[in-house]
Amino acid sequence: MRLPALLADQRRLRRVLSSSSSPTLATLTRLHALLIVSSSNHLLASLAAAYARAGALDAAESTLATSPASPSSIAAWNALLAAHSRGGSHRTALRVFRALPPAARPDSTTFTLALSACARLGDLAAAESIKGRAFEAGYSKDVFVCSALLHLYSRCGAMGDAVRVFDGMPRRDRVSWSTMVAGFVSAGRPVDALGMYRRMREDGVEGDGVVMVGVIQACAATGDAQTGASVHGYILRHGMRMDVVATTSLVDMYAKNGKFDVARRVFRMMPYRNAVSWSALISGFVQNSHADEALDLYRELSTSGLQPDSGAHVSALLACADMGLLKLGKSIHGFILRRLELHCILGTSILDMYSKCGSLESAEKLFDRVSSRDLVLWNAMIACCGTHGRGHDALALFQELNKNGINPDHATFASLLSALSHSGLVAEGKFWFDRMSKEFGIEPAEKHYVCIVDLLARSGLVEEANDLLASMQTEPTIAIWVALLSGCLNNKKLELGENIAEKILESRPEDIGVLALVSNLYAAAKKWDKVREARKLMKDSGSKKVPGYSLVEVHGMRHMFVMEDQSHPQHQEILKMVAKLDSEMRKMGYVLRTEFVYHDLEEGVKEQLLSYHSERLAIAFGLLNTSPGTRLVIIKNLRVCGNCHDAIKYISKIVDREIVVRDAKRFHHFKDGACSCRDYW
DNA sequence: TTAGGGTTAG
Repeated sequence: MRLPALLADQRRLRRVLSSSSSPTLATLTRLHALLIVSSSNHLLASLAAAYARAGALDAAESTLATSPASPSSIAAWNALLAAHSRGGSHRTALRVFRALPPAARPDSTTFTLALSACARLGDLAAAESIKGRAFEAGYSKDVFVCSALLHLYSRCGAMGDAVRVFDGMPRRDRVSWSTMVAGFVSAGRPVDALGMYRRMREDGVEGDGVVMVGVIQACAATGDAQTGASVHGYILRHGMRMDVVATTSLVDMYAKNGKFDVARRVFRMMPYRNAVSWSALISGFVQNSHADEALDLYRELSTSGLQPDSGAHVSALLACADMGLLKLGKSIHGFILRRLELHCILGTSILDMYSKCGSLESAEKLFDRVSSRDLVLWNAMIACCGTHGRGHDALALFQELNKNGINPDHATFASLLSALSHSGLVAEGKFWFDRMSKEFGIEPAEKHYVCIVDLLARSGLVEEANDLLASMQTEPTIAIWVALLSGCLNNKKLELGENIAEKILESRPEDIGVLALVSNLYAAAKKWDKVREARKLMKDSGSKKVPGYSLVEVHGMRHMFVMEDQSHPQHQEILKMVAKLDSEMRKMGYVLRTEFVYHDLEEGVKEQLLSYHSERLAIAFGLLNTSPGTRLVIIKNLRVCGNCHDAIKYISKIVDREIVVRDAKRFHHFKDGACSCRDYW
């Protein structure tokens, strides 16, 4: 295109700027020079809009700022705002909005874009004044402005305000409805989300892929697989277009609801998958205790040519943590360091993996390396200290957190109280339990009461714990009574224990673990008829007692042991090792504690039952297959019994090894005939 | 010519 010709023909110039084809940046720059000469405001505004669409935002802004504003220039300002929001520069968009010259009167589009920027930033305060201006300008019923407000309020957790705006809208379209559906989902109100969807259909509005994402997420959250499947059926019958995002939400819903076959099928049939689709499927497996399958999928993803994203790594790390796969967890950590930036979610997952795999040192090292720590990361480190029996360290971290000006939350106090409890720091525990509401405004919830009851009971203060529960505003929940009951059992406060057991039985619990505890209490009190009653309830509840198992990682491979399982190729050697250790322990003064068998059995049988618990088999196997001095890490799905706890102390001395046992609640570090925890329970 | 959507940490 020859420039003199353009200058000569203003109409042609206008045509270039308004055509749907996008002129190149070089063309725009040349036009700019010519327009300054011809000084047409209208054309300058069009040029600025074209700059914005071409991504030259600075040029767009300076063009607008240097030419006189007019009502017609607002379209160009809108183009600039839209370009900033497309690029995720919401702060800049707001700055531009605030700097609008008075002559350029904002319209519906301007307000919509500005409010949308506030929504993305979660900035309610900034939004309020924009909303005021929009309403003054007569846009209070505008469907776009209102939808932007709906989005704003639901992102800021103000669903009440969203509902008010929604109810006042004279006209709603699919976007307004879907914003409400998604809003209720993220507010943790999936039932309301499904109700919204129903109302939308009654209103005669057809859903699309985006609406269905909200509906599907709601089904995932309620755990209602049937509704989920019927929604899926509806989508198929209506031939609804489902892109990769919508289909991923289906995969996620089926996986979360434990419908693995369907999840896999939907996933395999996707014409196009991305890293998020993979992550959704993998996390579904992990969350349903299928760590093995999750890791298989993670390996498949790693060799598929797609780069695993942080979501996939996080799920894989969780799987490693579940099964105590330290070697694999470490290699994932290495992979992440080489390729990704270590943000807080990843950092927390890695820290948690090290903690749960028994490697307290690596967890600490990681915590020190993360420069910008968020509250979740702090909480994870405090929890890590707590489960590893480092109550003083947990308390020091908590105080450091306060010094850093970060506000602790309910999870911080749960971890702190639990840490103090396991380390026998009673005075500190009582102090912080008291301060959490008075100083930090956090009302103790069920988990905090469980911790404080446990803390008191561990120090023998069962009556004080009982008094505390009596002073509660609301009736203690079963979980809280259970904490007190186990305190009674461990302190041999059988009379009080029987009262509490009675209370628990009245509420007819179906939890097999709770019933087992009740039954054990009655057994300790030698109330055999009551034992029978509790056992009958256990049988009636239909749930099977979870069999105890122990895992040990040897040379990067995981081995599983179950009591009385004879299938292991080294079974005979393992039995010999257990017996050999047993006789050496006895020489050193170890006495079998048959009180941990809550069955009415002969002593000889009780001894047999106690000596071959799965953790003892796993330790024997570990000793046989690793070189002297190697640390052993055992993972047990249930609690370690008091007898094994005693025995492992002796074993650590006899074989001169550090033995780390992770049970259902915490870690035990055995070394030189002692354990890191004060008492086993 | 503007408003809505997927996974993941304590």
